[in-house]
Amino acid sequence: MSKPPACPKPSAKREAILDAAVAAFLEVGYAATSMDGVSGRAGVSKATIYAHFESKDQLFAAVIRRRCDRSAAFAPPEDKADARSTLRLLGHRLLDLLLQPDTLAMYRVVVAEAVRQPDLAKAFYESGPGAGKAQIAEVFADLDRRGKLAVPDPRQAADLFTGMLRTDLFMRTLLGLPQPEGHTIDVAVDAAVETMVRAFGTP
Amino acid sequence: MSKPPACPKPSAKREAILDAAVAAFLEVGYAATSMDGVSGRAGVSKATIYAHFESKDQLFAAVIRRRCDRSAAFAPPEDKADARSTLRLLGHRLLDLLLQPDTLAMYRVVVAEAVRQPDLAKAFYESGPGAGKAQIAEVFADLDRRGKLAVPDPRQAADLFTGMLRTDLFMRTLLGLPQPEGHTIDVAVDAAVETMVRAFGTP
DNA sequence: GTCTATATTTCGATAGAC
DNA sequence: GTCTATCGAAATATAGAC
Repeated sequence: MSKPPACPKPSAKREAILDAAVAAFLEVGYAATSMDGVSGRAGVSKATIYAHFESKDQLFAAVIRRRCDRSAAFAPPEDKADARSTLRLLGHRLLDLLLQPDTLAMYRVVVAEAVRQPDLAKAFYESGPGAGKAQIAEVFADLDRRGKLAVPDPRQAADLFTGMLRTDLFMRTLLGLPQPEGHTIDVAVDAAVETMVRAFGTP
Repeated sequence: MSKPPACPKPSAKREAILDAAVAAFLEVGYAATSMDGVSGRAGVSKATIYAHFESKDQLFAAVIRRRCDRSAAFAPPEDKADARSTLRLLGHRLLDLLLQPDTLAMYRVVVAEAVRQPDLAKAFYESGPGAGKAQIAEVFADLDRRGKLAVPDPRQAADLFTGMLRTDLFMRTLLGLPQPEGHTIDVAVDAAVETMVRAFGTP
């Protein structure tokens, strides 16, 4: 006879609560989200929430962790093309992901609560930026092995490439500001790719 | 009908309130800061705060704007050295500034409230990242004029350079995570500088 | 302008019936 | 497990004396 699972018991109401909570937290942040609001959105009484989650903090933690677990490992390019096109595809996928409303909302709320809940900050980093960095580093390592680039430190290259993608465009979108004319995703990706190719290219 | 002054009138109590408020907001964020807490830190009654500021929102706005106005335009390098040492000095100053606790706290709180208060987000961007970008672009333009680098688009170069500085080290510090061994400011600056020099250097 | 004291609301969490 | 109803704390904002 197996022991009941310690953490996630599947339940219709429980799922409804989590769905409502993730929407609320990502939309208005931790503090501005009320348990009454969540109960309303979930079509459940507030007492039911407390039957499933110890406190607002614990509900928030469950929400963040669930999204961390599901954080889509964005597929790295598989095709064996040259450095320029490989990086272009990779950069496009990454920047598209970074600029998605849900990604930005997650980033905002985790950054805001990072000081108060260090465990969540760690979980977020490892499942998001950390995991992404490892995947990107693997792409650079592969380009190096195939002689398309000369990359002595793939993890550092991943850092540099990611940084060049997350620039003004990301900052402005994060802050909800209008985008300046011509500052598109394609332009940002091309600039980062060209810089990497020029700096690490094999002649 | 005397409304609280829109323009900042110098006053001892007013300054004390603003000092206490900036400390509280940057320390625990907007929502977790109470007017009681601010009044206590400022050594002032809560009613006095409301004599100077319409609401908590307005107090927050005054705090953010004051810090934006004072946002130190970090001095760009003046010496007419070669590209490598110029960028190293510039990068070091910028990354030092970005990693300061106050800078990170400001970033956290503005990002968290950006959706709710777009005006503040705009003011923050223009006085912080926006102003910095302009200064850095000017350094690249100067290096281009002097033939030390070949930079057709100085503002884009500023974006790329800044992005490469604000990488994993920044993210981990922002989230309050421990720094991995050997991932120091010097290493990050050197990597960014070398990449820029290789990509934009004149042979 | 500044204080003490208070009004009013909102929110997290719980009691008790079913 | 789920609900209705409510408690108690804490927060924003204000009234009125000085």
